[in-house]
Amino acid sequence: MTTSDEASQTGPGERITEAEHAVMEVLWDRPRQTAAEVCEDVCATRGWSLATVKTLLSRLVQKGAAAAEPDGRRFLYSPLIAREDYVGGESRRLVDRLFGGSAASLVAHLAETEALTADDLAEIEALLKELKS
Amino acid sequence: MTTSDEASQTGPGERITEAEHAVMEVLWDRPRQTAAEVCEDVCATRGWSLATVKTLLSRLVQKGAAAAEPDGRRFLYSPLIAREDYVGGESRRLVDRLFGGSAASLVAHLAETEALTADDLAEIEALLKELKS
DNA sequence: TCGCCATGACTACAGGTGTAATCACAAGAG
DNA sequence: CTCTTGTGATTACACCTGTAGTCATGGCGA
Repeated sequence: MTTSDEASQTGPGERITEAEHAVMEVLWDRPRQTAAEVCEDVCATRGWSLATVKTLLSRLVQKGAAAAEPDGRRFLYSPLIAREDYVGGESRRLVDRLFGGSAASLVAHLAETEALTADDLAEIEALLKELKS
Repeated sequence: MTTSDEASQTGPGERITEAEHAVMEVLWDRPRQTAAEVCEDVCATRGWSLATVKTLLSRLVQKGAAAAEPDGRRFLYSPLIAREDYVGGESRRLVDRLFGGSAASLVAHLAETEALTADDLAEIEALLKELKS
């Protein structure tokens, strides 16, 4: 179940784009927010208008990645797919595409290009110890 | 120089798309190929026509990711950016976007979601030993 | 009651991407 | 010398993405 299973991401296969992902992060951070609230979180940093956020939220709902729960006049938006699933899917895609599916190769690459600090290495080492127990 | 430096990818900042990447892989595998040769490698697997490959090659040249060396009537295409640079850039993007720039977090995630096989773990362990020496 | 405002739905639109057909043209076959 | 054929250049076009404006409508303050 490594390179195969495409539509595994909990929601329907629909891919989430980068802009949409930014919105998802806000929803993951705190579910049940209105469009305006989400905007407060991202509009500043990304230079977006409220309209943009609304569009992205709609698209996320369409894609089955977020839920819109009616609350009087407006909607409260919540994530429908778990962050872990998304992150896992994206990671796997990268590993499959660039490292022939070998996660170890990715780690090796990060290490070789010095993308890993000494702290990183220590952390990973600790992690490995834990995993082996 | 971790989260900052955008246009680091050797070639100009122009992003390489997934379809283009498939072509780059062929060029990395063996430089100085004609469009037809590249097609032989990818057209079957991706279900592309020669025309598609030509378009992608042109775009890669435009983006400064590949070079077209005239050879009589045709061109021999070669990669201009190193695979390592590309892979590194993509990996970094992922780590920055999904793991707050912490490569260790990525490894942790892979481990937790069991994306790492026992072999992977052993390999990584060996790697770490080597790095510490 | 009446108009304003917040809000989602719908529409817009430029630029990127995937995929390809068509055009022009030069080298080689006959 | 002419016709075919391989080749890059040009053009095409639908769909996706980022970004946003407009519209209709219902609730709320005056």
